[in-house]
Amino acid sequence: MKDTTNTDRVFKALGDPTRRKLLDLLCERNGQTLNELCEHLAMARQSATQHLGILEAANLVSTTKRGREKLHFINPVPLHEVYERWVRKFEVQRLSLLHQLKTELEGE
Amino acid sequence: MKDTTNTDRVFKALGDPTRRKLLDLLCERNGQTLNELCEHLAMARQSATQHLGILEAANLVSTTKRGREKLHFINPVPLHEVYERWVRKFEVQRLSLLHQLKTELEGE
DNA sequence: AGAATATGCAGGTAAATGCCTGCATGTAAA
DNA sequence: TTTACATGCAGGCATTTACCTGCATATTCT
Repeated sequence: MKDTTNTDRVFKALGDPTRRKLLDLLCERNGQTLNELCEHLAMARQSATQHLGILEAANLVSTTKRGREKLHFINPVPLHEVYERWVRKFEVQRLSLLHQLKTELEGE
Repeated sequence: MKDTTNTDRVFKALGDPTRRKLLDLLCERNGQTLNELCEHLAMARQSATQHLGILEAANLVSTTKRGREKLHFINPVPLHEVYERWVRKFEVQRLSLLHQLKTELEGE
């Protein structure tokens, strides 16, 4: 395995629709068990486990055991960091484009 | 090929570090040619072309031809949409966590 | 026109990815 | 304690991915 940065892991994790769905499910109700999450996915439990493992490696999900069950909790911090450190700077471009468009429209 | 949504394509495109670097490069200076972009990557020109194709398919980059050159421009709109429609809702979680932490600290 | 430059297009390949099945383990309920 | 349930672990397999090389095309410069 290559040495991957945190940012790398987060973006990689978000690159899969199943994993985004898992985050969506946890956003609706936090602390769900593996089985509960599986009910909403069209795949084997073991596959879901792998996806959750990737989310956990990216620090987007953390877990605890309660008896024989495993509870999953969402961690929004890495998402926020990625936004702050990476996505935000493209906002500058976007706003300048909007400004440009606006002044062009006014010139007509 | 499967039917992929726009959101899908954007996240998939962002999942690769080379493609994020390309966006970074275009953010620094918009409208660069293929060759200019290649100079900053450690791979064959043809590989970079493929990455740019994926960014274009995700509508994150648009291009024009100027003579024999191809100019690449960044399009920040899809990034903003993804943020608004997807990332933002996790902010609610994050802020509530912060609030929770704050009140717990105050209780000590 | 001929040479140099910028890019396009088409396979080919090793590794990563996403999914599966089968079986093992640990915990709770009867 | 036996049985059912929730999850863990390992290996296999088809597809996708990210890279490559080789050659074709189009534009500019001499």
